[in-house]
Amino acid sequence: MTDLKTDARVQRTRELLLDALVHLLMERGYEKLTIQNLLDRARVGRSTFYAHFQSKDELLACSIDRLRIGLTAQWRSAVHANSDRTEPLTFTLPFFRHLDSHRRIYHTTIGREHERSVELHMQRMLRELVREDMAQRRVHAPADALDLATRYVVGTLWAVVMWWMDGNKSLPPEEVNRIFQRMTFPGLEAIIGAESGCAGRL
Amino acid sequence: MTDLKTDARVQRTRELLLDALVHLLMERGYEKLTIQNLLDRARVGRSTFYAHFQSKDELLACSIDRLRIGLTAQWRSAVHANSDRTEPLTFTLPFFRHLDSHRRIYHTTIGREHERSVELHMQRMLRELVREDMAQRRVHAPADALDLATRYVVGTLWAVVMWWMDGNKSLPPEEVNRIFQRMTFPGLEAIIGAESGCAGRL
Amino acid sequence: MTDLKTDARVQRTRELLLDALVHLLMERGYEKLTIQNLLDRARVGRSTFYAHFQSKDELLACSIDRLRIGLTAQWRSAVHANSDRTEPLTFTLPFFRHLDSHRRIYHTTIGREHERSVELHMQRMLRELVREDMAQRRVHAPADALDLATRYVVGTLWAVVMWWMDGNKSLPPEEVNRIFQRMTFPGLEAIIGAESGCAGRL
Amino acid sequence: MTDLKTDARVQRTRELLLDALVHLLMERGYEKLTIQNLLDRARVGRSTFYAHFQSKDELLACSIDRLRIGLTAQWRSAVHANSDRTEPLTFTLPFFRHLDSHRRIYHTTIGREHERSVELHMQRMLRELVREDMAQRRVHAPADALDLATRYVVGTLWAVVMWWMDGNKSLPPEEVNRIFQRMTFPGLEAIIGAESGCAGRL
DNA sequence: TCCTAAGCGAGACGGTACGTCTTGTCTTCCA
DNA sequence: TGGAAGACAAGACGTACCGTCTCGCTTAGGA
Repeated sequence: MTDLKTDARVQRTRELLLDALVHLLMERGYEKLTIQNLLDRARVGRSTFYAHFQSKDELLACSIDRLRIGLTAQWRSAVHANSDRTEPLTFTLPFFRHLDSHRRIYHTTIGREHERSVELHMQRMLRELVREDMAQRRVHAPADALDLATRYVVGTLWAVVMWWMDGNKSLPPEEVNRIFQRMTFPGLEAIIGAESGCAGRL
Repeated sequence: MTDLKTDARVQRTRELLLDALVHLLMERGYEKLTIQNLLDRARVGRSTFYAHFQSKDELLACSIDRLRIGLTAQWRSAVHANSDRTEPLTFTLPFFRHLDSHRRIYHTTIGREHERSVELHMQRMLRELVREDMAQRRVHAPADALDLATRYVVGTLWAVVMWWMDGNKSLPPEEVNRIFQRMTFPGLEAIIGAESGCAGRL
Repeated sequence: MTDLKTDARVQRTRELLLDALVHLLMERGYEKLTIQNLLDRARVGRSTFYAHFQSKDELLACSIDRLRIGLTAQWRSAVHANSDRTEPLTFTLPFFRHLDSHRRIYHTTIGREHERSVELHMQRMLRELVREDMAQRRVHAPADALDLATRYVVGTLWAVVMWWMDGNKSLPPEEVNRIFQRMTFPGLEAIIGAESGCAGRL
Repeated sequence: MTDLKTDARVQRTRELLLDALVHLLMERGYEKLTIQNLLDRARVGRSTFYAHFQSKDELLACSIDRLRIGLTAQWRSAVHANSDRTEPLTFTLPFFRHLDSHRRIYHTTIGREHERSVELHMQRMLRELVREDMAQRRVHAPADALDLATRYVVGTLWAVVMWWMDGNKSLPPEEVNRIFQRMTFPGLEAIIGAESGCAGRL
């Protein structure tokens, strides 16, 4: 991959491809998605694609990174508006809302048998968000405990997501978020004692 | 696929392929594994493979099903020996022990970037075990709550597994099991109120 | 390329591809010919092609080798029938006849600007035939002189072919062969003194 | 392609490209030569190349045309100096001399398996020179005979070139020229009766 | 002197063919 | 007669060039 300059054309091509990805995710899911499909949809040449992205996977990663940026922005403003800055995992509500308003995409890419990549990338993103959240709230605990806590939160969050998305349950995001928090916080406290201050008693 | 008799040869061929799978999982992981690799290793013809299994994936499913049967057996005997039959999730200790004694396999197939299939099948298996456990302990709760609880337990369990396997942590299975239980039970109670009897107050 | 057994199917596939080549040579010439075109015409899979031939070029080489075998057969029987076994270059008449009866092919592949491969392979074949002819007639001369003589004959022969094929001249093969011999023999004698016995006075 | 003015820069760019061609012919041969290679070597932009030449092939043609002009000049002066203006094919000696002093180039571009383009263009050039020679010496013969004679001379000449260049034979150009003439003239006479005046008895 | 148009480099782009790879089917042979 | 061997069609992949194109920069010649 040559290092493309930040040309206007370059940005445009990237957008075309990212848009094409989103549409095709809905239509065919990720794994069945051919690079040729992307090219046809985005009206872009094969070599152009590989000049921008090393693989289909990198394109997906890029797409999910945008989501992460968006969520982070919403999260920041939410924290800002809120007087109580200590509430943990503020990003989950925007996240549930995002899922709710993009059900069409996630219906073809999450929880499906041969559709693992989207899950993979989303979980990676969630892990980052959790880590960031803990860092911001200055949670003090051994690295090991923090690591476990992070995995625990993402595991729980994902369990809720799968449950929510499965069978088209029509709960509102706020309600789901409440459920998530009620089931997650006690375990989280058991790991890092986030709220009680007695960190790290595994 | 012709319906194979339960011939001695038939069993032998299946064993050859399952063994080949296990060895190759260690060497190359699952996704990079070619059917041709399996054929070469098991010294079996291509059509023979397809006579026994529809796909690489079915072979893996079959292999993991064997594990499930083994775990269930250990679990049953453990419950039998134990007077207190109400303790939940008894199968997790045998499960952690299994992981501990097969680290070589799981190091190439779990938590790795492009290795999701083994995870996927193991999680499916774990989900079944959890459901079975709840059924045996006659946990009463709405189907919805049970479903969420199941996913929650597996999500948590998997978080612990990833954490344990990552970085070659040398904790003994018993200790890991204790950690798992301490962090899981409160949240579980929040969902189905397993221990307190007030089930299903989401 | 896997080493294909001499299966009946294998032979059939080779025939299909060789036939497809001949037809497409007429339609599109060699250089413009895509491997995909061959596959479509022969109704053969891509990997199958590469299992049999390393490249388009090897397929052509194979095709021309068949021609060589055919010419050699005719040539042998001609020499056999003929009492005068010392006449040189007996294979040229069958060669001119072959060209005459396959004008359609050679019109798109010989003397054309961007069509060099067929020429290349035919000249290589002719070089072999000339060498064989000299060996059979036990022409004695230094290796160097023999080499020059061979190149001279092929160069001359090819000049005649180009001249004959160019502009659809309708001379019969026998006449062309006579012209070729009349212009070639003196120079040939100058090189190796074929007829006069005083070989090699360059 | 815009019609470039005869600017100083324009000439310079053409020179750069022609020089790059010659160097790269020695290093990589013609067919393996990429346009990108030329651009890199000549330090010229892609679009600039296409502003000057339609293709790699046209660049080669241009390069060989320069050679033709050079040979023609030498040839003219040779004929001028020589009292006997009727000697045929006076240009061959300068030609052989040129080859001798540029062996490095021709070693990678002549007689090589997949290197036909240089041969092709040189033969076209030689054909022109032969035609010119005949025209100047006012050889009278039917167009058809002249055409055949031309092809014959070039074919023969090329056979000698290949033989000479092959295996690094160290004969001096003058000697090679003599060999060429001795083997070519009889056949030539057979076609157009150049020396005997009885032209065109095919 | 300034201005303006052409030559030019850089390189993004669409397009096409390539040779490789893997899958699942199908045929043939052999024990 | 059923399993082994392996040829096969299908088709996606990532790579390599090509010829076109759109940018700005520079540079020489006319105003």
